[in-house]
Amino acid sequence: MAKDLKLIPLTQSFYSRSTLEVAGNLLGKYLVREQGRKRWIGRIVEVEAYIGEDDPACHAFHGRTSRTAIMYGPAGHAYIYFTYGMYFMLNVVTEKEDFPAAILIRALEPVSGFSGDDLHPASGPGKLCKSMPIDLSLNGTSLLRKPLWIGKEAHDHSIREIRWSPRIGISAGTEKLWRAYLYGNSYVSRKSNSNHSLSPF
DNA sequence: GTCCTGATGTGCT
DNA sequence: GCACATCAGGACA
Repeated sequence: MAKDLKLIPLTQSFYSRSTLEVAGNLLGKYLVREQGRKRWIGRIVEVEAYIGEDDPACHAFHGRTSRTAIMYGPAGHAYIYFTYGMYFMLNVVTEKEDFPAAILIRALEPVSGFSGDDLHPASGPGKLCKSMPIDLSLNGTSLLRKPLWIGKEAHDHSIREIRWSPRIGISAGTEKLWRAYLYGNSYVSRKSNSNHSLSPF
């Protein structure tokens, strides 16, 4: 599983494109967390897009606040927030500066560094941040370098088995197919429901 | 398998 | 005051 992974960090230009494009392209990439001598690596298998002040599920729906300011900043940075009294959520800022958008990293296929009995330690955005670990101390940091970054394999192969479905755990904006996941991958947070598609449109 | 609940803190609508 | 981009555990069937 953890063969000879030679990972190359994604560049800022990767993140500053349209959010749905970045979301699809993040599948199959690797999230790397480094803390002292420890290092966790997980393959991204599920993401969700939150796009702009017109998206009722996006935190920026009500405009810029101190919490959402990072989403208005430059692409390639981490937007992390705390919810339900106990979980952190990791997002990747996308698009141009001043346009608020981000991608929630929802699930990873463990590659290395994970310990414990849980066979699916990062199958969900809350579990992911608990296992790596990721908290508010990383909010606003760059994802282009350690201690938290995303890389691709030197010989990156395109991912074919992408499906799009409604986002999970929201009450408004459920008509949009802005959740992307690797079809058939057992580390996705839930089984696919009937409403999924080959395209987000 | 399904549905429902409790745990818990923060930002704001 | 209340909603919330969650999760694990329980009660069913």
